[in-house]
Amino acid sequence: MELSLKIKMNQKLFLRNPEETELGRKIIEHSIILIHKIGFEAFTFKKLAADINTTEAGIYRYFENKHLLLIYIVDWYWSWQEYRLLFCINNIKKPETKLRKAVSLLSAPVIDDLTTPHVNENLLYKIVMAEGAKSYLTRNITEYNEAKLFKPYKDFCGQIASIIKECNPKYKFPRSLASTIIEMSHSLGFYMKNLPSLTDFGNSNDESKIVSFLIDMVFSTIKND
Amino acid sequence: MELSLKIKMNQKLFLRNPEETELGRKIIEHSIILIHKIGFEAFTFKKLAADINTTEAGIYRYFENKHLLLIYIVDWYWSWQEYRLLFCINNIKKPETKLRKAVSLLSAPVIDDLTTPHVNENLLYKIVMAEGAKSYLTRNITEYNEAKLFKPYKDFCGQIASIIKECNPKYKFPRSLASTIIEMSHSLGFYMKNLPSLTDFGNSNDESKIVSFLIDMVFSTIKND
DNA sequence: TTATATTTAATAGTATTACTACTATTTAAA
DNA sequence: TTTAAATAGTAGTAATACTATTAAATATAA
Repeated sequence: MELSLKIKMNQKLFLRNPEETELGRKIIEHSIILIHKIGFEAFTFKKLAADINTTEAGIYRYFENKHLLLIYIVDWYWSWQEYRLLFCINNIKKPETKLRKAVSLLSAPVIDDLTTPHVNENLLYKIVMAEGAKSYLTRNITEYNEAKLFKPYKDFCGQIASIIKECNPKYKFPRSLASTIIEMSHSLGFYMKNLPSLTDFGNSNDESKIVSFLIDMVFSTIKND
Repeated sequence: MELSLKIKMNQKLFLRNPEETELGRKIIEHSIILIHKIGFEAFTFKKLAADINTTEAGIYRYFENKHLLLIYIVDWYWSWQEYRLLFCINNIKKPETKLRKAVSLLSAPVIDDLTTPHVNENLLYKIVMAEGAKSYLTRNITEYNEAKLFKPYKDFCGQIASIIKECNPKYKFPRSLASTIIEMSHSLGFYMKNLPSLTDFGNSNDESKIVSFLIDMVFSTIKND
């Protein structure tokens, strides 16, 4: 069986849909590789153009600027994670089991999903960890939010929140707790590698410890009523 | 009684100590005002120079680049918060009370501290909320970390962690829980204003709800053993 | 088929940014 | 008073983030 997964993206992210042309798909593929390699600050359309044998102006025909390209790939990531989440908790009855799986999914390093040929999810996961916050830490947040550019992240958060509610319908802060889990699963992964004294894990690179911490915190919090 | 508070900053943050000259203090004062006004991306030394009637090169004599200036003011903020924390929990015996006070201190919007004439803490608090993560989300993180540029944040985290340990010496993840409190007190404040559906507070601008959420989470977590 | 739109892409710009090197001036010491 | 040290200002440069213009390719209509 050969599958190919396609995620429908918000039209306002791009000028021309990158999924629809060979050049567009190359832009996505190589922007992930290049941002991972040199970081978002040093990343320019000129360097990307050189990598894929086109011109700077060629890329500007697809994306208005590099920040919107970042939001595009981060949005793609959260949409993909939501799909993964729904897939992996399907048919599971116990909400506690669902929540456990969700936390593991978020904290474990991701391996490349072969049903998406031009997206390397492993690199994308690292980009979201190291640069993801920059997608919403911008002066344009209100405008972008009104254009629904952060919907994939919010939807993912909503999924986790609804599982929390299933576990304990009386718990008062399901959305805040959901954002906490999502945010910290990535932040603690980043800290563990770069600022280990902000965690209790050394630089062990052992993500299962993040899972233990978060699971313990979440279940203590929602049980305590 | 007239006090003046002075925080000793890491020498590696600057080329010339901005605390020591009138121009230096103006750079700090107006960079806070300008970053708050136009955001860190649009902020340039040229614009800052125009605001304080000096030249671009004049500012480059104090700071190597704008990113190090951001780290400077963010470091200053965390040092100041640690001082505030120690001041406000002094003479308190019960670790639970200390922890409660710490969470409130972090989540409540800050008012200008008059013992620091050239720093507007209210604006600085908003900058740290909206741009703070950019100080460590950089390719230079390893180099900067080795130069101890993130020490104030780590120290603050260490203080919270030690209070958590006082509350429950057996709790396994005091540092991770401390970073979670610090990170989320700021993130949830930012979300509440800009992406309210990631919280349970609407855009009520009522920080006491963040305190309720965090206090409940923290005490559930450390009690549950 | 030919003429004419229309789309697509490459070239060559510009304003701004992020610096740096050099020159001039002031201040302090010998 | 001369000289050196510190400080500040001027004028650059390379790179960035775009944009406007022109050229080529393709599709459509007469």
